[in-house]
Amino acid sequence: MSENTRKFKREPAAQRREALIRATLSLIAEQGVQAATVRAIATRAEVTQGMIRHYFSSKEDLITAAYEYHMNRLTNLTSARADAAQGSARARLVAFVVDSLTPPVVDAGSVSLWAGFLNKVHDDEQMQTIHQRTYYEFRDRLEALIGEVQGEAGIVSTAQDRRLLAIACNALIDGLWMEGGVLPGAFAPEELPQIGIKSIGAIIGMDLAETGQKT
Amino acid sequence: MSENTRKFKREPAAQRREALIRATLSLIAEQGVQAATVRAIATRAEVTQGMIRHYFSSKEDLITAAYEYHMNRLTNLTSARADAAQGSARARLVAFVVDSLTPPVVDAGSVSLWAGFLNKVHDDEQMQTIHQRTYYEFRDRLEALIGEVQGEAGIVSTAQDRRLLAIACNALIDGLWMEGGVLPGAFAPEELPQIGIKSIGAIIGMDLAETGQKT
DNA sequence: ACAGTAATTATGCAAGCGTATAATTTCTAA
DNA sequence: TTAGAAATTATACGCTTGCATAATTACTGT
Repeated sequence: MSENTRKFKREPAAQRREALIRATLSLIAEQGVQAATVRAIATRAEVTQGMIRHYFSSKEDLITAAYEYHMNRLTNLTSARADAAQGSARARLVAFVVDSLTPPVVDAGSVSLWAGFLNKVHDDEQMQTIHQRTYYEFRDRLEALIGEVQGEAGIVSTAQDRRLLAIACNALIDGLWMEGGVLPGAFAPEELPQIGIKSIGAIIGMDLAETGQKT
Repeated sequence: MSENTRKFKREPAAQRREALIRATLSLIAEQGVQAATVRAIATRAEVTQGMIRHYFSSKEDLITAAYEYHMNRLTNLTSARADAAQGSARARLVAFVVDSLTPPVVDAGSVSLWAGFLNKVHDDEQMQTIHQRTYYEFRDRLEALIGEVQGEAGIVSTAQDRRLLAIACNALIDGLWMEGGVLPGAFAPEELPQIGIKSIGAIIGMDLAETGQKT
């Protein structure tokens, strides 16, 4: 009963950092960057505002860390099943596309985050680096998968061909992802992945929709 | 010489409103939403800050007006040539796509603006309306063009078919537009429209690239 | 058991924010 | 020519912001 009056608890540094990052992300996702004030973040993380300066050198530093955290999460969500890699290249490509166009990747908060950060990417060099890295990681993954699928089907293509196909497929996925997040009511649940699979098949000249899954 | 000491000049209301809107847009495009403060906007428009409240009921009202102004400009830029409508439906579709994927539509500031506004769209009902209207205008225009091109080629399709094709083509254009704006150095000048034309041709099952223009 | 150290809270500050209102200046109609 | 109305500037107020610093609290090694 003597512990009843304890005023706070010491948490591991990594845990506190993550709590602050998650609070930041949820605030930006729900109400935009301007709502992510030092005080609002601290309140949501259930600490006082001094903690932000204690674990991050500035608010901007926290924002950058949150951006990286978010982008890494997106990367993991989209490539986890494709990396598992038990089936054919085609099945892996389909999994990659479907995961990119299904919740939780397709999500209003996720798009909101992306847009909110984009402004800061313009100025901040560190965030620009993160942005480019994430973009190329995604596109290169896509390019590799396309190459494997083509190889599997006996199609020969040049590196330049595959680069252009990857740019197009990447754009298509990004566009569908964005629109699904911004206008959630505008699409039926399975519509986005279906459109994605069909269109990417058309772009790379193969039918990806035929047997892959039972939808 | 007596006029040398004149301290300000009265301008037509419409002109002042536009000057304030343009100042707002350039600030958001260059430095993000948070840089668009009342004082910064007034300074850039070369007036004092009181003018904002004089011509708009609040800063938020100005922001909304600026958003509408920007979106209308984008709509005009993308559909002006396609509306001129002198050639075949195919030529008009190609013009529509090319204009959407070429400066000044493809532009870092333009994407920055779009992203900056997206956060406010979430809360503000009025901005949500503008956003939806712009999106559907663009997609419906695309859907109509696709229908005409198909008709021209003797292809029959259902309304549902055309809707799905329009969603896919819209996403592709949006994605390429976004990436071209955010990573200007990542693409050669003519690359984006070329990829767009080729991919949209693949999606709707026609070769759009053959004779249209001499690129 | 307890002293030292690091984590956490508490408090304060200067700057910038949006907005309201008062004081000027310009233009126009008679 | 001049009075009045509208446009524009000038000033000020209350609030929030990010950050710094001081005051507490909790944990750890010995």
